[in-house]
Order: sequence, then structure tokens, then C-alpha cells
Amino acid sequence: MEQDVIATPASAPKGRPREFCVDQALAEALHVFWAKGYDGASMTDLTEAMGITKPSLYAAFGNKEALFHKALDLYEQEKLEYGRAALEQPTARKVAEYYLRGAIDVHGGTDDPKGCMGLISSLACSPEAESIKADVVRRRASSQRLLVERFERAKAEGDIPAHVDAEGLTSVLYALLQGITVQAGAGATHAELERLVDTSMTLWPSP
Amino acid sequence: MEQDVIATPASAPKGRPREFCVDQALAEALHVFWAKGYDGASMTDLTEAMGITKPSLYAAFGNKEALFHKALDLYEQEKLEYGRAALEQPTARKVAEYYLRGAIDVHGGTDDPKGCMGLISSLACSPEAESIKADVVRRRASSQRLLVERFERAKAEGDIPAHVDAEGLTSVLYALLQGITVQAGAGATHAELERLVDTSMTLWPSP
DNA sequence: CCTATTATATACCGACCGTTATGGAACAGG
DNA sequence: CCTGTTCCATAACGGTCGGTATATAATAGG
Repeated sequence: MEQDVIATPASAPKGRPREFCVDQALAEALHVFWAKGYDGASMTDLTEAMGITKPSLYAAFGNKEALFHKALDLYEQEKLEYGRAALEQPTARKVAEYYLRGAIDVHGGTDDPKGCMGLISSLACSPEAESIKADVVRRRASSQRLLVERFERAKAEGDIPAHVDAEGLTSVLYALLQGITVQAGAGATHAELERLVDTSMTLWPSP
Repeated sequence: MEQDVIATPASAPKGRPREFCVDQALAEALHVFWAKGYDGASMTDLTEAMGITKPSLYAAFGNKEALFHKALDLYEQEKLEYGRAALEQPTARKVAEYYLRGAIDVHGGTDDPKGCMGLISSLACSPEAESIKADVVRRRASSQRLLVERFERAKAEGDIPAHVDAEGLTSVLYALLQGITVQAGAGATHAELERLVDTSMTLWPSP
């Protein structure tokens, strides 16, 4: 009691040390979930990709669902970070364009799986995956709210015409984003997606 | 050989007559696939909804995949028929609006499951479902081609400005459609979807 | 009535699912 | 060395998956 354990920062590991890197394993799991969705990714798929056995996975991450939520955290943090940068663009037009081109980079790239992990997982509705779906929908709603606020500000700044409905415009932009990820997942080429964005930008309201 | 069997129109059924209506059973199966996707719909889900046993299902439809393709045929025929009507609208703007409002009616209604059956099934990617995905993608591409041709014609008729890319515009419209079905599946209200469409129409190019 | 044919009902198949019990291996402190 | 703790590896658990073998019921034609 009086030994004054000052929360040893990297606390002394007592037992046998684990033989894999948790972060790297999580990154591999993310890749599998992204490519196959929550239901489509089996424990065997996951453990093989992560290079660990099932008991190790359960000890380190809890269970499949907990692993998914952690993977989704990583996904948002690494891959959807461009959304925060987009909000800081100087004009509403640039916000939109940043969003759309960012979506092409992330969801239409060649290194990662095609399509959007959130979208894929929010549509696969096995009964047990309801909480997964709810999680994705909740995250989407909160980021959408930020976008509405950004467009409200843009209207106040005369950045987009006053008659435009900020909430409607956000829904439109989100629909375009979702369409991009759907088409990317269906095999659309980089050029086709850029054509989509180019045309979208010609439609965007001018101040 | 000489009995001159003139292809008895409703040929004489020889054995025990089936006790269910194939069309009605297929309609029930469509409902299940629509709500749960290909992978999410189990044979038990299907047989219970259809009111028949598994051997009857296999005798009448082949297997799960064949049943799905027939359900998808029915879906396109009944629910996506508005797409053909849309193409016949007099102006490109009305074509687009017909498409978008039709999508709200079909995918945001209260009688049928929310969301688009094709989209749901094209994203659930179990290994065996690759042919499902390919089928959906193929059907989508062919309907998209018709839309491009319609917009080419609209350009020729001065219906949309000459500088607009018909193919890009088609991709944009399709992205909006896909976004509508995604948001409908995620629980968006009818009013929110209409707001999305209203705003989309304010962005649509004027001749 | 008998046979052939087709549909139904039950029970079952092997494979895979997510999850866990079991036993041994690798470390720290005594 | 011994004990306690933590991790790895194997194998197994009950359950569900899509698909079927088997036996029985219902019709048509002879």
C-alpha cells in the first residue's frame, strides 16, 4: 500500500510476452473487414491474415465484434481523416471538392480494398450485426452534422447563395460520396470517378 | 409418334400437384432477399417466409443462387420498371427528377424493405456470392448505358448545355440514386430524401 | 387396382461458424 | 529451482449453414 507505485509507465510485463504486434494485427484485420464486410470476414480469414491463432485474438481483442469496432476506429482515424481537413477549406466549393477527391483516393485506390468499409458493413444485416450497423450510422450522422454547420457558415459568408438549403446540400454531397464508394466497389476506374467529380463540380452552386 | 401431340398448352400434370403458388413463393423470397441480402438470407428464413419446405424449394427453383437470380428478375421487373418510364420523359431534367423521385418511392417506402436490393446484394461479398455481384453490376451497367444515350440525345436537342459531359452527368445521377438508397436503408425519412432531391434539382443544369 | 410420376415431410449430411477448454511454453520474482 | 502469470498451439464445443436421401402422399393413365 505504501510502496508508492507511481503507475509505472510501460508497466513491467509479468508473464510470457506476446509474439505479435497488436497494432499491426489490427491493421491486417481492418484490411479483411474492409474487403469482406463484417459478416463476410470469418474468424479463420481474420486469424490467417493477422498471423495469429484464435485464442490470441480473443485474448487481445475480446471477440469478433470488439475487434471490428477497433478496426473501424482505426479506419476512421487513418482513412477518413481527410474529412476533417476538408472542413477547413476556405470555401464551400473547395470543401466539397476536397471531400469528393478524397473519397476517390481512399476508396478507389489500388493498395486498399475498393469501396467504403462503413458502407459495406452497414448494409450487411445479419441479425447479430445490428449493433455494427447502428455504430456506423451513428458515426456517419455526427460527421454529417459537422458538414451542415460548415455550409451554414458558408451561407453566412456569402459563399453559397442564400436560397440554397444547407442541410439538403449536405445530403446531396453525402449521396455523391456514397455513390462514389459504391461505384468504386463495383469496379469503376479512377478516370470514371474523376469524371463524376468533375461533372459534380460544374453543378455546384456559384456564390 | 403419330399421335400428333400438338403441344398441349397447359400440359397435363402427371404426378401429385404442388400445393403452393410458385409466383407467390418467389415474391416472398424476394422480400427476404431484399431485407437481408443474399448472404444474410438463410434457407430457413426463405422457406419459412415462402411457406414451403426445403425440398420443395429445391425442386421448384434449383438452389439458393438460382432462386436469387429469379427474385432479382422479379425485382427489376416490378420495382425498377419506373426506370424505363423515366427515359421517356420529355426533357433531361424531367428524366432525372423522375428517376430520383421514383427511387424514393421504391426504396424509401413503408411496405417494402428499405434500401436497394441490388446495392445490398452487390456489396455482401462472400466468396460464393461473386457471381451474384457480377450479375448486379452487369444489369446496372446496361441500364446506365441507356441513360447516357438519353442524355446524349438531350444535348442534341439543346436540352442540356453542350459543355456538359453526358457520361459524367449519368454517373452523377447514378451516384445520387445510390446515395438515396443508402440513406433510405440507413433510416432516412421520406422528408429528408425529398429534401435531397429538391436540392439536387436546383443544381441540375439549365438549358 | 396397379404402376408411374411428382410433391411433400422428416430427418440427416458434411462443412463451417464463433467461441472456448486444455496443456504446454516463456517470462518475472522469490 | 520453484511458483505465478501470461501467452501460444491444438483440439474440441454446440450451432447453423446450404443441400439431400428416404419414405410417404397424391394425382394420371392403364
